[in-house]
Amino acid sequence: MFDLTRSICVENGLTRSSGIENGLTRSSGIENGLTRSSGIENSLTRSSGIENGLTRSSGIENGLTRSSGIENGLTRSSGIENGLTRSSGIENSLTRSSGIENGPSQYDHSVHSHSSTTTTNGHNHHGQCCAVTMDGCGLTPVLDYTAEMERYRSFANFYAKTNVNMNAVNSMNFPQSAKLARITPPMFPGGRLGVAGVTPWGCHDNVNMNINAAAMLWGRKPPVHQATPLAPPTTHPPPLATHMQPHPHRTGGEGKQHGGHASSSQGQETHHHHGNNNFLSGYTTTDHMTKQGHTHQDMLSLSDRNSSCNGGGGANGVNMPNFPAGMLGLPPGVIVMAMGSHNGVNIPDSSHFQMATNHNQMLSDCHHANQTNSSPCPSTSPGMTSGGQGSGASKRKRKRCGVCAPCRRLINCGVCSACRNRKTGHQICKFRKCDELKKKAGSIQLESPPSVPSGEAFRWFF
DNA sequence: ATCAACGTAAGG
DNA sequence: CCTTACGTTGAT
Ligand SMILES: [Zn+2]
Ligand SMILES: [Zn+2]
Repeated sequence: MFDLTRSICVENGLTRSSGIENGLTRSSGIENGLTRSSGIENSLTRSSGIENGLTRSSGIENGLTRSSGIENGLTRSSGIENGLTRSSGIENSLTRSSGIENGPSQYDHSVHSHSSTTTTNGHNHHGQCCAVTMDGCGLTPVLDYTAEMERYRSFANFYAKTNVNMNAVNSMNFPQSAKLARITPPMFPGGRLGVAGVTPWGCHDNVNMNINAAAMLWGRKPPVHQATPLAPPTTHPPPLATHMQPHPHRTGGEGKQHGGHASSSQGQETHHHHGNNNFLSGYTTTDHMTKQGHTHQDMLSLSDRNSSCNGGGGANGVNMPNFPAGMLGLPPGVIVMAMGSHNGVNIPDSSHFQMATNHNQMLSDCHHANQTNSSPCPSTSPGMTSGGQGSGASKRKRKRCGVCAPCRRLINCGVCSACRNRKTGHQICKFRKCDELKKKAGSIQLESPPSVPSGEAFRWFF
């Protein structure tokens, strides 16, 4: 197992060895990012903005300008962030749509669609901590999260180091093609780099892959089941689905459930709080930090304090042994891999590249997130008040929908402005910023159809 | 348009 | 209390 993973890493190469830090560090803000969305809209002025996208092109340059090369590299070129970003309409479109595709979600978001407020929440937790491989997709790609991470990291390093002409690269390689390709932004380098369009996982097309994969890997349940018939029950329950269920508990109630107890259900629970989930963090053994911005090392929870997650086995790569799948809620076939630590990479701040784990609120965010339908939670809300959001309520809720692509994304890119600035910015990774929330802020926007899975959505499963 | 930072919801 | 992250503001 390791080998594979590793090897990959290696290939990517460059990477590891050195220093990372270069680049990534904070320097300036690069990315376009979703971030502020709201702010923008606010300002009436801006409103039109539209083309900005175009306009912004300059933005790109900015990128360069700004900081050091590295970022440039990552940022723009990589497109990673860009991808998501709202700024340009286009991308959004793509993005969105794709998000949707995630498909797996069968749930209808439609439902809550914009009800931003309400939305569902729930926790999702479930397996997370480790990299898992599974053959889902039917493609049987091995989803090795670890590998992914490695790649990602490598990628980052790559850019970081190469100050060089990213330009060339940028223009040449990934540009939008990636987007077009439907690759979701933070894609992992693979796409860009050599492998066109292939996700780390090996699946090609779907953006979903990213998300889903991630989701699956980490246990966020891909939305499934439930109401919507879409998902053919018969078939395959989405791989993970099994365990992952909706746990009523969380959702159920609504707001708080204090579910702690409930937890038992899945097993996983545990909560340690691990603060960040970054890719890197894992590796960097050293620094962990605790609060916003800082990381814990254990993102995988392998180490696990209390043990909840796994017994603590040290061994990484394997399936169950150390990791009781059950605990994680992993489906039988899944192979869990631990991430190797060490490796060298360090990123300055570990906060980058976090992965959302349950433990932390991070992704879990349980509260709001996920669950989709299953639970009732959705709307919930305390406040609700009249109409939820739209109308009167000036206050819309702050919850994220949990079903959109960004919401389903479990990993923090580690390079976007939000990630880099987590301590003070207190913002979620741009790539993970809920579309719904963005909309609100912005208000308008097209609204893609929230998500309903088109056929593609399911592709992943088959 | 974006970034960065702050204050503060919100879940635990 | 802690953590995560939303919404806002001000600067660029
Ligand atoms: Zn990020
Ligand atoms: Zn969302």
